[in-house]
Amino acid sequence: MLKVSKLTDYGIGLMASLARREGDNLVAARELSADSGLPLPTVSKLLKVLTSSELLVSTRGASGGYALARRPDQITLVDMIEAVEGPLALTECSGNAACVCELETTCGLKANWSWINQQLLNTLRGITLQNMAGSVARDLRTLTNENTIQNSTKKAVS
Amino acid sequence: MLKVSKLTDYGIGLMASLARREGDNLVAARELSADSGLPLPTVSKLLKVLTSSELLVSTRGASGGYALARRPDQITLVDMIEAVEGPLALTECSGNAACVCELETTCGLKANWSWINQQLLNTLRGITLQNMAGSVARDLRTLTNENTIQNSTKKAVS
DNA sequence: TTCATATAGTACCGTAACAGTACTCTTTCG
DNA sequence: CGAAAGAGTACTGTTACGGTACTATATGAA
Repeated sequence: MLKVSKLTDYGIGLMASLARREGDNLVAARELSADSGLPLPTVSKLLKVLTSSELLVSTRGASGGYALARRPDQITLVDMIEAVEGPLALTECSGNAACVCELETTCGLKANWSWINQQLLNTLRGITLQNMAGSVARDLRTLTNENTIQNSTKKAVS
Repeated sequence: MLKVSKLTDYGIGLMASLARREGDNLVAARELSADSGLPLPTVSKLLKVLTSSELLVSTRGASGGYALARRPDQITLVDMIEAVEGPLALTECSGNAACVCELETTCGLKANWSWINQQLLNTLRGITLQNMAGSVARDLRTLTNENTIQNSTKKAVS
């Protein structure tokens, strides 16, 4: 698993859809629902959450709708994922919250999980809505070759 | 969340516990249970799963027990996580399985998710049980500075 | 001013995965 | 043969996910 929830996936799809419409400054939930094929209630719920996380701005009333709160290159994957599913922590102990796990003294893994969590966050923070709206692989092509963490690690360990 | 399940966390703790006992070639589930503070049934279930994924070897009968199937530096985080919770895919569409998501044509995010999934896998594959049994941060210190994907990205985009 | 349209807020429910537990069977050493 | 240990199966409670319905509020236009 290690998966992102369906709602999150949908939410990012909606954000990408908005990012691709440079022209329209306001898009109604109904329109995004038709576009994506997702049921309106689901879309509404997501847009509301994204708004309360300040990734979108909303205008109420007739001819209202939603728009991006910032430029697409100023919104990261972490922003979007955390907006829908809360602060992301690999394990109970890897987040910032005070860990009350009584096994902590015996397992001794907390520091490691925190470190790993930080690495994943860094990776995800490097990807923006702008990348997602287009092709991540094209934008970040320079990274896919030999300078990934994996290869560097082999060197560091040996 | 983007979290790993509790069971997975426990499982890796057990693996680390085994990795730290260089001497003992066979350790009983009961012993690992006492060590970790986890209930025996839970420990047994996990050890069984880890064995069927060929990360551990088991010996039945009196004075039986479990041992690592390979050297700790030959077992990666991905091996352990997938052993407990199956193949890891960030979204329905990011794995290798044929994606039957009927929204795929509209969402157009599949390629991006696959790429991101691959990045995360690379990161996790770079961390071994040996690292987890000790200090990941110490072993991989050389990576924590400025050569993370995040900084390289900024350059590539600008 | 009234109405249609849009977002905001709340509440609810069914399903499935997670986490934990119990019980039985099989193998092996003493 | 019996004790000890792993292997297998099955069951259960809880929680979060995913989806839906209903109501309230705001705004532009007729």
